[in-house]
Amino acid sequence: MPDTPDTHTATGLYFELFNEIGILGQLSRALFEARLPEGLVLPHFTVINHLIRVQDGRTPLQLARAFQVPKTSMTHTLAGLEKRGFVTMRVNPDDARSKQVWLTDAGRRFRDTAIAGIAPDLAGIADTLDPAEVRAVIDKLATLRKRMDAARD
Amino acid sequence: MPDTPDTHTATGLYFELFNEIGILGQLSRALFEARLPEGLVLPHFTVINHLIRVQDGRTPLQLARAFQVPKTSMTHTLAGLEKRGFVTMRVNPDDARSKQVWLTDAGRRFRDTAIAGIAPDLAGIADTLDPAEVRAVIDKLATLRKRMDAARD
DNA sequence: ATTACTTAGTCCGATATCGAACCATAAATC
DNA sequence: GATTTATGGTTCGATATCGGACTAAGTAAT
Repeated sequence: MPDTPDTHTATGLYFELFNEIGILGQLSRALFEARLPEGLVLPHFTVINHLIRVQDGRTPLQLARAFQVPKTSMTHTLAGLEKRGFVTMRVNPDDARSKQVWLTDAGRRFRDTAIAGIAPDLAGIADTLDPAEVRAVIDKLATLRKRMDAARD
Repeated sequence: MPDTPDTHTATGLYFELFNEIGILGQLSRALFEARLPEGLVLPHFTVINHLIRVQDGRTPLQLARAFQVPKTSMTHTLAGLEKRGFVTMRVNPDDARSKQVWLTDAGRRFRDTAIAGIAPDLAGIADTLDPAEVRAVIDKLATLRKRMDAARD
């Protein structure tokens, strides 16, 4: 039995996959945060970016689910964004328990400059895999993500 | 311009990839931590697991690099493991600045029971992608990881 | 309409995470 | 071999993260 672990069993494979995912998550986090202004952290950017991709006006809970973080964490992240004037929160007219998160102009500008700052780094590694491969990996990961999401009950 | 973002540019693809990785990292973290004993968190398990896969006796810095976390974070994680008696740390005989991390029997038992506890969850999703696909994804991610690791100077 | 029950969000206390500064030892330069 | 310079780890202070308990508002059941 060599130093290779149980990479032959199905679960062993997933262990390895999640390990790789964890390390890459760590690397990308460091990469992004190095370019973000002092005091801002990856989730801040990610949330803003999401609000642009998918319309803003999302509720905090929707955002928490989108990123699979506890809602308390999202409260905290949104508080940081609001303090910096990147988003404003208004009560949801359809449901008084709920709120809606709206981007401000400053928030949009922040996103643009952040992307401009990070793009060069990404460009530097963008030739590692060819686009079709990246596309394929994304799709497979998305399939797995949806499955796990559903299995979470 | 539909709701699709710049998924056509190379950097846009990587944005999407890292986003997917972040969410999956979050999901797997939650999955694992739900099965770990109170007070233990994913990095605790991951470090122990790593020490088994690759021999123990690693130095804290080697571990920090393996997972791409700051060394201060690793200090903290190792302190937690030591407090629980899962590892012991001795000075590196070859370099007095350095230490070596050794697994205890309790540490090995912890790993075994943790794996036993988590395996069923993994088994439940292990049919999402067929093993060959998982293998391929791991390899592509590993390629990217190595590249980013190297680019980190 | 009153009484469960559920859902959205926050507050709180306990870690976890991380950058900056620091100490000790090692390696490199002169 | 004394003086830089680099390396391995810890300490410290500031946030981030998260589970548990709570409040307020909606929904369902009667």
